[in-house]
Amino acid sequence: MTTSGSDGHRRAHTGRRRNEEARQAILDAALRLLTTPHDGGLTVDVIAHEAGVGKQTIYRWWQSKGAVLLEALTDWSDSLVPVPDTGSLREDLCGYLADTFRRAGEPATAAVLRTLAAEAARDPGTADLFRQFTETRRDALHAIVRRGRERAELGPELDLELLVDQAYGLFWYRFLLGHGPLDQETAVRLTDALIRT
Amino acid sequence: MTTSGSDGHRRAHTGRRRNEEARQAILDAALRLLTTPHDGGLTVDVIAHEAGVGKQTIYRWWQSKGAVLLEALTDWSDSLVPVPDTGSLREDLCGYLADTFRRAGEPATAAVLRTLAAEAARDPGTADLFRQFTETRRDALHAIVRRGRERAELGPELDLELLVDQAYGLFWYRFLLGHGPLDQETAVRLTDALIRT
Amino acid sequence: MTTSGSDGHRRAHTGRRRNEEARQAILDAALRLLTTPHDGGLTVDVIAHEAGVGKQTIYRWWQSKGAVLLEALTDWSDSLVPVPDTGSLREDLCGYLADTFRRAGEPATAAVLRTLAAEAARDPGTADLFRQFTETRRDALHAIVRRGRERAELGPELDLELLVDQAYGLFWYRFLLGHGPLDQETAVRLTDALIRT
Amino acid sequence: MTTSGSDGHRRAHTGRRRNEEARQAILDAALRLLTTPHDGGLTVDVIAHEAGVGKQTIYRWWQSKGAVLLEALTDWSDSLVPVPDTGSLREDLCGYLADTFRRAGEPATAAVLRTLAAEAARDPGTADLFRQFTETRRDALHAIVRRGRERAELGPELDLELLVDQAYGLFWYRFLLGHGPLDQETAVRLTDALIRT
DNA sequence: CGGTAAACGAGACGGTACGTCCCGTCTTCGT
DNA sequence: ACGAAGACGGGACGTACCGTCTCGTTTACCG
Repeated sequence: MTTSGSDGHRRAHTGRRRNEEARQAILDAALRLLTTPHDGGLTVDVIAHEAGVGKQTIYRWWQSKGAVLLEALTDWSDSLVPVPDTGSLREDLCGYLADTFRRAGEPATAAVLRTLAAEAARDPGTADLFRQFTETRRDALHAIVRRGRERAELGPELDLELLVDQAYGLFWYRFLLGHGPLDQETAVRLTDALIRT
Repeated sequence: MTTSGSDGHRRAHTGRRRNEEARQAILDAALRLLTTPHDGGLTVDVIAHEAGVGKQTIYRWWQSKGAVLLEALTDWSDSLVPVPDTGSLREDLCGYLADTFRRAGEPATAAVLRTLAAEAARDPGTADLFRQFTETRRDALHAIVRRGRERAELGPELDLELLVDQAYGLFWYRFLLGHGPLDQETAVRLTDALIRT
Repeated sequence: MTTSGSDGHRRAHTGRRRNEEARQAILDAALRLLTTPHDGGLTVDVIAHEAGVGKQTIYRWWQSKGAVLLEALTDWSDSLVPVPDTGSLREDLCGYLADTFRRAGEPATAAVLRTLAAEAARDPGTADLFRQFTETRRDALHAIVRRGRERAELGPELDLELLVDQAYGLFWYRFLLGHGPLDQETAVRLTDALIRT
Repeated sequence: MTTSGSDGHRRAHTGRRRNEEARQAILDAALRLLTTPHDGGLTVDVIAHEAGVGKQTIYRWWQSKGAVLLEALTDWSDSLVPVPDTGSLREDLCGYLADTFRRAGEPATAAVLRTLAAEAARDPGTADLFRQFTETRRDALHAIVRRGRERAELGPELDLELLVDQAYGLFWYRFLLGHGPLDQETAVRLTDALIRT
């Protein structure tokens, strides 16, 4: 069996140094398995096999299955939702939220996020890594509102952390439970509710 | 071995109808094991044994371990955070949130909620039950703000669902990730942010 | 659900006296399940269901599953191989053996005997009942050779029990292991070997 | 917990190849449990634990519990009853039978054989293995009588297979049913009956 | 003739063992 | 030395039957 990834060529060993190709193959396989609605469980054996890699090669470099998944996801998310800077807080905020909601609506992305949350909730040692993942996103949002306040579009009395968490909290809450919409109109209304003065 | 629960009396069969005592014993055992910082894993065998019940009796009525835990928790949560009615929206809302935050800060409750989320995230068939659980809580909060609007303490243009989700979203978001406080001051600030006019 | 046997009519209760129809339905079902190459295991639930009977009705009258099977089989075997009496030992013996072998060659009968042996070997409490079953057969054969000796066709020094067990031992041994034939010629040769003088 | 066998040293892994030590530990444990009058049932968990082995390691190499037991027994039986060669058919035959009967009379051996027969009768896929087991024994007996015929101690008209099956058939028949003796005198009488001319 | 006792169909129950699944570790062998 | 491969110890899972128990119903027997 080969990598079963895109090309299928046999990876060469690289002697005693870490094989970067193997690392990448593992992360790719993990992401691929997160994305596709795989039938069976997302097991380590499956990741290893899909990556054309021995299980030990995974455990040599990551502490647990969750760690692999999260590294795969963090890499991936960085190229996802860019931080806008239009000069208007309302526009930046609304754009960012709308963008986030839209991405989460795409089936592939949704599957990834959902699996991510599931694995993080289960594995206690993975919680930290999940925290890191969400933190990068929160930071992005935080940058937007901070910029807005610097332009005096927000009163100084506002708790920005609270505001950010209201936004991201609502996002995850609705995303995971699915009881309410996450559409463009919601982005607008949420923006209004957050920066209403 | 008997029920190992409080009394230890032998449960009588109830013939061909479901044995309500057994059902209750299972849910009690599940909750007891969730609450107490048990040493080993929270396995089905342990639940069955703790309840003085055959494993099949669990699987006869619930689809999976998670389903049992969730039913146990749903029952339990209903008697947890009462819905206040002081006549003032701000007071009701702030009180409810403060109460919720405080309960979630207690180690026993925290453990329960965390396990709940983990099991729900994993088991696909359990998502519904988790939804029901959160819905009951959301309904409670919704009743509070709806009452407030009826008293004209909130403008009619406000999206109450959005407001509720901002609150509960922030709660779960911070609760699960633990990156921000869920103390009494947060309850106050959140109340302000939500009903600021 | 009805008896799922031949007719499918609903059996009427007979009040406080034993319901002979139920008894017969159970034995019939047991024999039917022994005979047909049933897919799943031959469980008590299946017998009860096939007989259109509650499980308790089985356990009320029989000690175990094996007991039911054996009673079914004993009833059935009595009408199987008659004991011949031609006046000639050789003819009686050879005829009886040939008959026995022939019946055991029929698929339906073979299935029954094989299942019987399997159940008896497993269930320790059933061993006695299996012994009874074989004893009735052994008695029949014993009667034949005893009659022969009374006619002085066998020397008085012969151990008749040993002789009978050589015959039935060979039968079961070959029947269960299937390594040697149990045909008519074998019946002849065995007869010769047993009463050779 | 370690092997709980004789020494108790920790077995080393053997990498990707089958671990012969583990195989042997399993067979040893199985035989030990068959031999000793163990209290509880002879379960797979107990075998695994006694062998210091994961259950999956058993199921990786054997199809069922019965298969393990039978392999254990086949290995063991080969070193059991030696084939005598005194130059006299009567003496060889009688000696071999007496030996066989005596061994079967020992409680440990009896337990093993009985369990063997029971498991073989139940598990259909195990029948073959049981056949092999009995065949090795039958071959031994067959060699004895063949040698006797070569020395003209038996007439050429005799069906040796039949003769062997009369002997082993009687043995198993009496052994399993227990209705007749399997003592030294029986060995003598059976010998007489088989090679009487 | 009405009350009681027993047998019935049904099926839930406590319990034991099964065979499967997956984790994370360990060791070999090829490169 | 590193990587592919996969066997290993361990432990939880969900299933299959066993034999027991109780229900509510139906019928025969007895007062």
